[in-house]
Amino acid sequence: MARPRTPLLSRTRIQEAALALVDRDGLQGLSMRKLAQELNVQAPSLYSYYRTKEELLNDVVDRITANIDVSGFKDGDWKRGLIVWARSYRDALAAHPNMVAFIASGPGRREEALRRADAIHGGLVSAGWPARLATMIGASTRYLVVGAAINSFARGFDADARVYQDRYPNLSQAHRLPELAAEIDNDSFELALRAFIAGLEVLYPDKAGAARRPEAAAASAGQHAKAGSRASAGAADPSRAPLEDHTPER
Amino acid sequence: MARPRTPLLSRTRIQEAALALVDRDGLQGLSMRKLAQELNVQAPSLYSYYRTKEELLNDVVDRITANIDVSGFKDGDWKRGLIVWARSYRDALAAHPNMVAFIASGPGRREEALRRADAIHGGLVSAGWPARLATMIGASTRYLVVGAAINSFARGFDADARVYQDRYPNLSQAHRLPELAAEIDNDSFELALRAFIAGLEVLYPDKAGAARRPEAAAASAGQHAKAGSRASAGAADPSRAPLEDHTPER
DNA sequence: TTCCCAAACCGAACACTGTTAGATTAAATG
DNA sequence: CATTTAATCTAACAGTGTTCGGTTTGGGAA
Repeated sequence: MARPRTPLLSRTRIQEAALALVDRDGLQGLSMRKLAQELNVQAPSLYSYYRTKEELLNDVVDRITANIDVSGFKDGDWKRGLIVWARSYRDALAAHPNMVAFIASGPGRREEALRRADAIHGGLVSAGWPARLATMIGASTRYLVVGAAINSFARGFDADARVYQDRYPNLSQAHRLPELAAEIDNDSFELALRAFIAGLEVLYPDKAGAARRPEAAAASAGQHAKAGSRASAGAADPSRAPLEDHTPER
Repeated sequence: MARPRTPLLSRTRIQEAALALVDRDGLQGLSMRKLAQELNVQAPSLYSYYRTKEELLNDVVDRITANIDVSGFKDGDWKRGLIVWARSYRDALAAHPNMVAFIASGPGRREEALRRADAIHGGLVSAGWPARLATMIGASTRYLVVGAAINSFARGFDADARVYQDRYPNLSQAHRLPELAAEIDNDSFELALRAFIAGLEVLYPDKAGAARRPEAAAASAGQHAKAGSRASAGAADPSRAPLEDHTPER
């Protein structure tokens, strides 16, 4: 069999088969040969469409994250925008748990993700947040979503079973532990998201002006334990420095 | 060469060499043969000490996370405890960025991690938090730390360079972008941590009693966008249900 | 001291991986 | 109809984690 009248493959078909295989057999279960077999083809044929396995997986990630909803910032309602975005982001990852490890494993291609980041940043800025804080809020929210996805979906649900079992002794039916774990994971994510947003309102009651400093907030956060260990790239200790110190843009 | 007078290897020596190799060449750069070569030994010899590569890597993770500080909960100061824990956790991951991808890739062994989880849970409970909320707060904080570590260390710093560059146009020296990225990552983590804790205080002003419900807080978090998509294991929608609804223990 | 066993290492090999080179065939193009 | 080009193939390479069986030796028992 050589060149067929109509191509057997296409990037889309390959993506779909790859995602299905990962969903079924896990990330480790995806090999180019197994993927080719699923498509009734030999492995090297795939390399006419993708130069590398990683390039293919990045497209799969794009496909997964394509429907993330960043439309909630419309009427200047940054809280709703953030919540809608974070939830739909998490939902997208939850739909394909076996892909989470890859998503976390390195910088993928940008492009679509960059456009979303711009939408979020723009939404926050037009709601009154200074640019630098907007960047940080976007990053923080991403931390939350990705961290929650990893701890909830990437790890098997049974992993933390002992924790829940020890902690909730009157839950006698061990077979319901996965359900309980999923419920706790979900509630934890919601708690983290809501507390984070509520905290933003407390720390920055007058977010419109970047001049004022939230002294009380910084004080309530306490000091770092080991002084000096918090050194980062810059000269000053950023954990102590007020967040608005250096305003890189005007 | 066969059996030497004194063993050439030991689990500790293997762990150290493996970690050094990962730090130097990345997670992909660690193979059993290269590791053996670093130890002046042949690859199969390693299997006398570790039955699998994954088992070895799990021990390396244990080694990395061994010094995480959970001592901050001592005087019932849960805020300090949480901050000290989260920062030392993040510091531990930051010290070995190439290991973060593995840590995120699945459930490792427990044991030591479980003891730490118990310390944290105990610290929160003895500070007045109900057990279920304590579990959720611990999980949320872990989300933050792991998410921040992945977005900051696992992905290369240059990944988000375009974002920062576009966003801070007056930063003309492109070579300082990695420093700026590290600084923003650090500040974002600190912001997330402080906002989360401040938000907890707002959402649960009377954490000592688990009876009262934070209606205002739940309302301020807004509604979910797509109704029905938030379905989890349980029957009811947990994002709407107050967090204290089902109290699995009394 | 001698005997023996188990400890500690090694060589060879298996099944698998991502990927490349080059051949083959058919479709598309002039 | 001739030629190029596109789609697939076979064969192979270098590398992976891991297992099997063998070789030598150190340490405890007779």
